[in-house]
Amino acid sequence: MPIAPADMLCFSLYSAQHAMQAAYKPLLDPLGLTYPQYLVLSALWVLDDQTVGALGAQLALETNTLTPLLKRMEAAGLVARRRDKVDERQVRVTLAPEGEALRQKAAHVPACFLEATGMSLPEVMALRDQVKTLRDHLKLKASS
Amino acid sequence: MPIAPADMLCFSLYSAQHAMQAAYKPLLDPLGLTYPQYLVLSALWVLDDQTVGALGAQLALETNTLTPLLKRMEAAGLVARRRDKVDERQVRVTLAPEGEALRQKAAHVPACFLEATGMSLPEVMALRDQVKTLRDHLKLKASS
DNA sequence: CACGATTATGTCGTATGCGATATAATTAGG
DNA sequence: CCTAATTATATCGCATACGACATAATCGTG
Repeated sequence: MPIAPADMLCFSLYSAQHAMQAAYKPLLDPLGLTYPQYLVLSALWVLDDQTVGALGAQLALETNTLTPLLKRMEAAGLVARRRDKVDERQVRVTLAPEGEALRQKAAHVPACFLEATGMSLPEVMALRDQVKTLRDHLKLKASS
Repeated sequence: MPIAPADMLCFSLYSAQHAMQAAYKPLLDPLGLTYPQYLVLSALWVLDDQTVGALGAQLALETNTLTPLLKRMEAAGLVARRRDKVDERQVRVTLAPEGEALRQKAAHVPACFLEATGMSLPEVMALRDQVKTLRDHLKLKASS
């Protein structure tokens, strides 16, 4: 007997992720950002001047996704990309003025998203950790 | 102080969904299916002969996503698409022989995915319901 | 130091997703 | 019954994602 999508854990993740991006849209559209672009900036706001590979490791994205993404962000004046002087293979990504300015303009986003979840902060953190545990299990299986 | 992606609930969802699709890949590749195609077939295995709109409601996808998806599935011999005789606006989607045959060939997929989660069935169901609750909260905010 | 292996990024093709818009069929109101 | 509004799909453009492959720089070893 087949299982309906609505009853699957995978589909709850799939649809919740879509709903999450939809919830971010009214917050990010005024800033001219997409959700993945917001993630890249969030990573750079914590630690500026990272290589493409380091960003990919944090965001679990391959360079074939990141390179075009970063090029669009560079064209929008959000970040700068330049080759590392010491190791010319690496490309270092830094915040451009516009990306730096958005740090303030986006300061309200986390609280607004928390509000949209309809959950308390402890509940959100607990669910986050459960989902992270699931993710890490799934990744382990993929590598084995 | 900015929040790192790794600490965000949204990023745990985002990355867990990617990990989930990666975990499905070795299960679905041999069947020649993508994950969204598997969802469509799962819906049809429960109830055959549904309209594009009904599938979209179940899977939370717009017709601008579903129409090309269903056309690819039709080209692959998985489903058939025909206009409803009574209401010519609607397109009814039914299982084609190949899509019907995959019902058996994909019978092992749910158990294999459950195994990949590293969680027990009750744990999976509990997490599914928590994620569904979050999704429904986020959707409510979007519509209000 | 030469040279094959490794590493870091980039390109190309394909499949989603979605906003905005188009089109055809049905319904509703006067 | 006739036309405006609504409904159901479809098309177009753009931004992810990722597998497969390409390229350039660095490293390791004899």
